[in-house]
Amino acid sequence: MSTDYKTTVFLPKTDFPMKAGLAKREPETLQRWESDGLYERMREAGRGREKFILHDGPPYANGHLHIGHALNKILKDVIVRSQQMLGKDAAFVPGWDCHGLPIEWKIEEKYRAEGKNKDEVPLLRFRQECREFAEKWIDIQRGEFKRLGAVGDWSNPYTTMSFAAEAQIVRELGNFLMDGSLYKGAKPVLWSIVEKTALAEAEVEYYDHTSTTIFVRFPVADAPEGAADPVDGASVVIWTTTPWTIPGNRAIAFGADIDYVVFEVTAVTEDSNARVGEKIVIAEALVGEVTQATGITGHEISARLKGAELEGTRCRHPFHDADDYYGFEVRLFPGHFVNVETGSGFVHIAPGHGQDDWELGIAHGVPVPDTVGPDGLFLDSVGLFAGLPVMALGKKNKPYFPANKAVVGKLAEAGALLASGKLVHSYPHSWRSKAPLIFRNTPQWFISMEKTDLREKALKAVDATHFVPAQSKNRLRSMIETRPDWCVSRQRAWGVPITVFVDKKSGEPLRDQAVLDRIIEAVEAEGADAWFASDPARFLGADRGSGDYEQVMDILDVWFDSGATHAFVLEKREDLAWPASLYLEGSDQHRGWFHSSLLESCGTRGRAPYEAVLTHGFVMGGDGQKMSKSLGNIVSPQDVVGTSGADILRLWVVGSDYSEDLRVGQEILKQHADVYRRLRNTLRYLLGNLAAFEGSERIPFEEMPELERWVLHRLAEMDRHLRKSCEDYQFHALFTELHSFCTVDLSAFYFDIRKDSLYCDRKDSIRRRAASTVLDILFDCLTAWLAPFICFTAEEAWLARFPEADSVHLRTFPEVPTQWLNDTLAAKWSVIRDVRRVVTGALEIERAAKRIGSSLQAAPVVHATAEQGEAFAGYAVEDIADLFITSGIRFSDAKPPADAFTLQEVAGVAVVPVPAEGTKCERCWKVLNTVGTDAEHPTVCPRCADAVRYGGR
RNA sequence: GGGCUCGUAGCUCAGGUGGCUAGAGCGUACGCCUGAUAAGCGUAAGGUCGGUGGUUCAAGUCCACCCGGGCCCA
Repeated sequence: MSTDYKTTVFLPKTDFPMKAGLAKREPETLQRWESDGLYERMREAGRGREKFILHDGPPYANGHLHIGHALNKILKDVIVRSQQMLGKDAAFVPGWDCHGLPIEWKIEEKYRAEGKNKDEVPLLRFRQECREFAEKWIDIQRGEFKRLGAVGDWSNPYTTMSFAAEAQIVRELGNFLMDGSLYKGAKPVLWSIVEKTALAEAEVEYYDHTSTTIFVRFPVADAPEGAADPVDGASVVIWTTTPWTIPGNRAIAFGADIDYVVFEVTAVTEDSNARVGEKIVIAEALVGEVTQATGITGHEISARLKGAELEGTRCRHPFHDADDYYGFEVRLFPGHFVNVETGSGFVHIAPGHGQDDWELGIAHGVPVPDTVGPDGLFLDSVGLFAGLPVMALGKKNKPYFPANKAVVGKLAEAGALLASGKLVHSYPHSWRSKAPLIFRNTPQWFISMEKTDLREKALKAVDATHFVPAQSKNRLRSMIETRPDWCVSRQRAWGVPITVFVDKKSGEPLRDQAVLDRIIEAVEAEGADAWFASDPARFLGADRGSGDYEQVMDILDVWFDSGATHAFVLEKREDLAWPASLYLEGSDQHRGWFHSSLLESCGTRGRAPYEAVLTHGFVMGGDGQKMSKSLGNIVSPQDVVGTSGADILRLWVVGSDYSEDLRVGQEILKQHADVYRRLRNTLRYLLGNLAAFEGSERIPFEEMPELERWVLHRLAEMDRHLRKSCEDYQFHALFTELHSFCTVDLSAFYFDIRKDSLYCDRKDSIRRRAASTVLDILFDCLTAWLAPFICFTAEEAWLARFPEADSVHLRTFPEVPTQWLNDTLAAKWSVIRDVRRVVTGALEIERAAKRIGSSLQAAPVVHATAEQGEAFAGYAVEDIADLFITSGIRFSDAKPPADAFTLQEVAGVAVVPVPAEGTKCERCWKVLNTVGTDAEHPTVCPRCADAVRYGGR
């Protein structure tokens, strides 16, 4: 008649399933949060607390989210949630970037598919379609973002295309207009002669093209002062693939570190343009190439010099003597883009015909000449070539460059041509007409970096900003230091217009606040369309004649839009504040949003719109390569969420080091799913053991065994680390520690040891009640600590225990008594765990030899030093055996036998495994001599007999 | 080509100012338990610290160059 003691054991009991089923469960949780108004309730909970404002950088409303979006928004969400739980009021207002080329492009594409040209569509209708396109994608992306678990005011997001935003953008630009930093200038852009329009880089296709190459002499007019100069009387030789740009030449670039030579020509081939006796300057590395191309068969090097020594040299334009137009001097400047791969080691600089050229020219005060009109003809002012087409369409519409032939001819005439040839290379073409493009100087609007000391203000603002990680400060700083004036105009349709009138007589922009105010008022009411739809008189007012002004039809660089979000979001919304506590984006935004927001805000408000900037790296495939279809390493957030769940993706985010590029792939996701299971099971175990726990069973700290106090000590350490990590936005180390706390400290140590007590002790025993109390505290802490990370699972666990309670996300991190922190205790328990490790090791040998299975079959003898023994002083033998999960334990002062088990890492401890004597208790499975001493329950130990009699279910 | 940046076990990460046989967790293999069970416990194997050269008594840690990634420019 054996009793089934299993029914008397307090086994864990819970409905919280081991298998999460997140893909199905998460959407249900989201629905409940939404219907309960969780975000609004979080705002109520935070009312009056210190504000923490993470200002959302707007994603572009175009296409489904990719994994980079997911990383960004999850990271933001983790920060927002953790700040809220740290006791702040962390509102989050998501936003979208709506204007700009990619959307415009999509709409254009649609028209092209219908066989229509964009220009045939009325502007306002075209803009309306762009707006609707953006709206559609905002809705789709909103759903995808919400699915990741991101909390925020999703019903009232901001967009850059709302009328209020457009009006504020106009107002902001107005500030730059009024203070004089907005000016009309010029800059080379890629230009299609066929379509008579500027093209954006995205509209350019590169094909092979055969160019005419030329080597041209630029005679040195004036060598730098000082020693008898080696370049005196020589010619600097340039090489170019665009002869037609020679009339636009205004300077020459050299490489400061490149080695150059001056040589005298001593022999030439019959058909060579080179002359015996002339002196030539080129890069030493290219002597072979140049002499071959120019037919120079003999030369004598007369000097060698570094590029830097050429600084200050002045040349004459090859057409200097042919036409007065070319009377200017051509100076030499260092250019970082010069190389010795091909050519002569000198690059001819035509500031109106190239980006590098323009920047170098601007940097050295070289004027940027207008040489070619919109129709591709040389302007009348250009000497020798006035009216000549740069490019034209020949037979069968085949494009060719008449100007090249003309220029080469004139160069030969002027005696400046050293050689010419052909080169097939990749060259930009229009995506539409497929015709080759040229760089052409065009009028553009700029915001000056200097007129109102914008550069200096921005640099100061960078210094005053906290950067995470710290290195990113340098990156932004050096960009601001070297950037040219901000070109804010685009010859486009979908955006906020540059709401400026230009005085036809003076060419100056009209600076009149009253006019501006009328424009702003109209945009506020009707959107930016008002600028295009209205008669200019509406804005100019009665006292100005519309005939005297030209209305600018360019639109604003979209970076100006998003750079102004701080003005129309942070400043305008009650729930937010200016400046933001934090901007958080990928590292590409040093050039983008961080940059434009800084300039916009410094220009209008004199400081950065943020206190701190956090940058994260880019997401790579599992192989560390950029994700691409051809590599087959793309991971989409929709797939991960749909199969594994958002919490897995969130765990990946906090488990990765965002300060560098991060990787994601199937193996990595599987690893995080494993981590997730461990965390989930920890919560499940707590729930199971707390199912019958009542508050009245709780016992005070002072009455707890040291093991419990040690757990609380660890908890206090974790709490300290958690708060610090959240304040510093450093999650991945915290994540590692949380995980190893659950694994190493709880599951493998504390839970394993206390299983016996929780399952078998009398319900009212101090030891069991203390353990339950600690489990209760652990549950309280872990659900809160994990809530910012795995927001769905934390909620599920929390509500599994307290179905009537408020959401876990309305809590703050629990206060942890400093009393729990006890380093002396921790040191002592470190010794105990060391000894335990040796015992465990000794038992493993026994297990391998099949002498034991369960550790409860052993009662080892431990030989330890006096110091180590000290750690166990004051403990009952049974309690120590509990720590080792053995049925007995004996400490011995005797010298350990030679074959005792030892571990190298734990000096002084030797363990002799001894089988436990006695009978296995049918209830607690310990092997004890005392089993059988209780007449009523002869197959169990006295502790169990007592527990069974007491009952307590 | 230029600026910034990264490269430690299969994976995610630790390794202040150079100093013992380079650590952790996960995964893997093997074993145990069968009262957390598609769970729990334990043990073990796994690293030319991207490569080469240099500085030094001593380098994953400092320097140079190279290779391979990444972001931004050109």
